[in-house]
Amino acid sequence: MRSLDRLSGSDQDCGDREMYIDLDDASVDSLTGKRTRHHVAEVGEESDSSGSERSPKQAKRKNRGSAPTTRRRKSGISARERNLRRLESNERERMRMHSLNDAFEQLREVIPHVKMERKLSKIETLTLAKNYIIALTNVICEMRGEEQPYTFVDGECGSSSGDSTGQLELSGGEQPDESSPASIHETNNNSLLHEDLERRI
DNA sequence: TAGGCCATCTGGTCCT
DNA sequence: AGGACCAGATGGCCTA
Repeated sequence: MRSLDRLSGSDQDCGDREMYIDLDDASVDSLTGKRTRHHVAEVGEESDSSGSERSPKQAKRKNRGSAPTTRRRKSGISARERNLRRLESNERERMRMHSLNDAFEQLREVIPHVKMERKLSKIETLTLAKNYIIALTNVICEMRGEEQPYTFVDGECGSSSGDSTGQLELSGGEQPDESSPASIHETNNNSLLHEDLERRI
């Protein structure tokens, strides 16, 4: 595994301020088929991974709680040890994101949607899943002879990111702030969703 | 070429 | 203390 290759890297760090050059990131990722980027990270005292000024939100996060504004330094840990732990954290984070993506993939498989040449994006997947759940809820309520708690809003679909997968409106007036135009795919997805429900009833 | 989407790195914070 | 979680930053790929 490439992560192991990286974790067992050479003794090239020098003193307090180390630098690692992730050559592996220049190659294609074996899992995703992507990644062509060269990454050069400096993990030193003055280094800033962002390479630019922090946003207000990030600054706020950074000052949250009791953490001091200056970067904390773990005592008694060598630069090499810090570097190693960072690489291990990176690997865990990568694994975590992969499992998250697996969950997205499983979600895509169970949501009825129009087959597209490209796969559903994450935001589309989540929005469709939400709509599906709401539609199912409506069906259940209908079968029970209860009032449907949600109503569809025709021609008013979207998400904050620009793509849209249709939206529903709570009867009680609760309404997310989404205003992007609907695409044909998303309209089709919503009707497909209803067709799927009717088939199952 | 701009914008959307994504993977990855990173450091701060939370949780066990 | 260490791992999980989170969000910002960055850069690559793809499409309109």
